[in-house]
Amino acid sequence: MNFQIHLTSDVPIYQQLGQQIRAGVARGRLSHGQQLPSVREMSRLLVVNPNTIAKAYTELEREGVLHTRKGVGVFIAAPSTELTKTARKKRLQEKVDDLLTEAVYLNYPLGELKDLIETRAKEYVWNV
Amino acid sequence: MNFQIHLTSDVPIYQQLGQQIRAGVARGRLSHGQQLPSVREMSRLLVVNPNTIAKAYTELEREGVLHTRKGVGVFIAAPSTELTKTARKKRLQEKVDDLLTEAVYLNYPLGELKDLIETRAKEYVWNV
Amino acid sequence: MNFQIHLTSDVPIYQQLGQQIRAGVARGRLSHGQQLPSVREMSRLLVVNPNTIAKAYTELEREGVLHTRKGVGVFIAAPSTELTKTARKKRLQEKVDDLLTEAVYLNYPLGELKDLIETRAKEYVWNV
Amino acid sequence: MNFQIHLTSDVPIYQQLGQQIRAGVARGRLSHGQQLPSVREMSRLLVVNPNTIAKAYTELEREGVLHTRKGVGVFIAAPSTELTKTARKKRLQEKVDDLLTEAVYLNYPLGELKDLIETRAKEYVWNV
DNA sequence: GTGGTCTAGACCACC
DNA sequence: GTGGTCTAGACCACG
Repeated sequence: MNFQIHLTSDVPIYQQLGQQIRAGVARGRLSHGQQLPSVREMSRLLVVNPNTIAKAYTELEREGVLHTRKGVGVFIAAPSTELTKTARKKRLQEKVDDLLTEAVYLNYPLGELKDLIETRAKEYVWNV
Repeated sequence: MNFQIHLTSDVPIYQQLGQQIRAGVARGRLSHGQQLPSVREMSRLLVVNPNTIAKAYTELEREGVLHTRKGVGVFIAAPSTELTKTARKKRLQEKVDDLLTEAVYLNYPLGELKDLIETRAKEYVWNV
Repeated sequence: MNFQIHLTSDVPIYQQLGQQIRAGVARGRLSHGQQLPSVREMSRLLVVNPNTIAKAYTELEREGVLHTRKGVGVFIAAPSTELTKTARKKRLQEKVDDLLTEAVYLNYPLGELKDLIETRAKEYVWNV
Repeated sequence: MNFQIHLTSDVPIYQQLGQQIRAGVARGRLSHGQQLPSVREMSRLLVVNPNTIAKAYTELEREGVLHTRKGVGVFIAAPSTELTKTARKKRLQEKVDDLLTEAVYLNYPLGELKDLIETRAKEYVWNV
């Protein structure tokens, strides 16, 4: 799997990497037991400070997405118990509200917003 | 209208307030010409330093959401959209992608996401 | 490029700095990708509180003139115009009226004013 | 002569009035010896706090544009010695540079800027 | 009373 | 090292 970092983005590098690994797991491109590049290796691949890679890995390990075996390497962890439907809905609703606020503020018609979502959704892999 | 600040959140206070005011306008709870609590009053209400309130107000003023009159107070500005269609679409697409990534990660079906958007959209005031 | 602050001026320090950076970009003395002195360094150079420098930088960042990368520094952003033609014309017309009022008040002939504009315009980099 | 105050403008009221009186003098609509409405009268006409009117008058008196005769009223003063050509040019150049910076930044063609100036200039009365 | 500017200094996030 | 956030408190401009 390929990872891409945008240095100009205002999203911190370690979060970009974390998000891409999470997305990879969610889309089935990274699966349980698969090994990730080591901190140093990933650092060379992305041309990013090793500390930054380590920070991303640490965060993902804390979340239960990754599992580090000392002296061996970094691996994708077993899928954890999922959030309840209600919890997931609540988390999404915040982002939905944020999107709608921006759309109204920009005077962007709801119909066109739906079209935009429809179009972009094709870029994603929906398992459900 | 009520405002609420979560001091534990990692979203800066001034952005929390800004987002709540923007959302209030988008939902029609705050409308053109209406006066907001003064910097000092809002500072007392939220138990936050006046400078922090001023920072939120200044940002919204630059965005065209608010209008301040020195020595008088702060008011909701008349709506206006000076951005080109392309710029507005670009700005929304970022938020759409953000939303879709989260939905995929949470294994939330696209159909249900659309329903959620449909439902929430009724809370907002669409001029177009 | 040199920056100079007049403490006696009634124009706020952060606006003086902002205007000088904008002018530097418009005249091609500062160009895309170039790094500016850090907040602390500029603070030492101009003998001004770091917060005041940060305020200038933040404003320019929101305008799209600068781009800041946390932990790295502040850079001149890629040029972009997201405003509609109408909005841009409106913004310029205000400044034109301001100029004409002053010229009339000073009894400065329109012909000579045009000459002055013509001459000064050569200092700027026109992409269109 | 009529005076008009825009309460929504970000230019202070006392400056708006001052500017209009100066412009009136520059355009010959107000001339030496002519009486202006008293502070109280002007306050009623413009629906503005008397202190604000007084502040405008005081500033104009300091500049030598007005002359107050206690218990009698406020009058347009005799035309003062004018600034030298060089001084006037220097003052205008600042505004010209400001305008050009904004035009370049907005990617507004020089030709169209000149057209805009030409068009707006017709609204003004040039004595020279 | 209102908002705006500036300073001083603390603490955090990022690389 | 970099920039970002927040507080505290002073002083000014405006009506």
